[in-house]
Amino acid sequence: MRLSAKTKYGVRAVFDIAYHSQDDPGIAIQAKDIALREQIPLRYLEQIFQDLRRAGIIESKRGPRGGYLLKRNPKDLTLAEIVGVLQGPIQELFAVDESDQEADKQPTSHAVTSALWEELGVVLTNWFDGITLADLIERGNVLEVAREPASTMYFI
Amino acid sequence: MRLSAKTKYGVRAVFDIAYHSQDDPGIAIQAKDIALREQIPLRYLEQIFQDLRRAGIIESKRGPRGGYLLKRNPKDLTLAEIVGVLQGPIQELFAVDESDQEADKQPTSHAVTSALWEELGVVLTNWFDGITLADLIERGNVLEVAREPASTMYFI
DNA sequence: GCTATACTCCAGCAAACTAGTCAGGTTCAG
DNA sequence: CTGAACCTGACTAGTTTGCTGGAGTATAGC
Repeated sequence: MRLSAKTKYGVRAVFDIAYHSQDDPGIAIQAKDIALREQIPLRYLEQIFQDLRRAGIIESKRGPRGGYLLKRNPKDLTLAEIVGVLQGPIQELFAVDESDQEADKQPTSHAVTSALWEELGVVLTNWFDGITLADLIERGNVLEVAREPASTMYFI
Repeated sequence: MRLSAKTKYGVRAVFDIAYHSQDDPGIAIQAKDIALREQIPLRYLEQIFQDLRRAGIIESKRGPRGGYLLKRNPKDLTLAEIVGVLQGPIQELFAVDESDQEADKQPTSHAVTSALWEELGVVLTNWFDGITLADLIERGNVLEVAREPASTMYFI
């Protein structure tokens, strides 16, 4: 029961995209810049982005000036989704295997503990569901997290 | 972020001790019986009990008629402690490595996300702290979980 | 005391998972 | 058409997990 580096990276990376595109949601943020700002190994980050893209959380643009964009409004994107993609649905993390379950009619101690883990799953899911990317952006704004410029800028 | 088999085993095992000694807290419950009832590999269970014993959660009696006993009143024993012993303190599971932290004066995205994980740690810790063994025993009683006899009985 | 019983300590190990790395390919702006 | 940037899949070193086994120690009951 610990957050993997992958998940932490993923959340920070998505936050980074959202935070740096808050003025212009149409702009693509490049993996290279994110990797640099967030201290994430580039090649690993690309993998993470593939997972997130396939899950429909972000989209990508190829070629020069390409990069990644949020596919949805930050208000409608919850932590639960991001975490769910990166380490599997939260509920399942605590679920008891069916094989563990006894198909017994008699209640056993399994009945007590698996109810417990299920409740825990609900608590966690609710917590993760309750936090949107928009919330994180606001936290960033309140803390005045620096919005660093892209490494390659082409202002004309 | 998933519960290990060790933790699930451990919680069930401690519940088993508590549940089967609820009438007579002085009676020692044997690992063999617990392993049988709870479907836990005996040798693995013994290891788990060593961890719990060293942490002061249970105590052991050697020799014939030996076994394990709760060291404290079920009312004063929380899930947080058991889980804490078996997979490390709950807070730490989500904590961000110091090495990850930038000793920067400038707030970065790290500031946003590590605050987040810390809050999650608090939520979880509170949840686990709020459930005592006594609660579980009562759940067992309500569900009428069978209290199976020990494999070796010496009633005279 | 003796003996069987049950816990205790330590060691090893296969499978799964984690956190990457790498090579080569595809798309696209200019 | 060139190079920037994403895409795909395989590979791998290191760690963790979930056990299993052997040898030892304490103790209840005879």
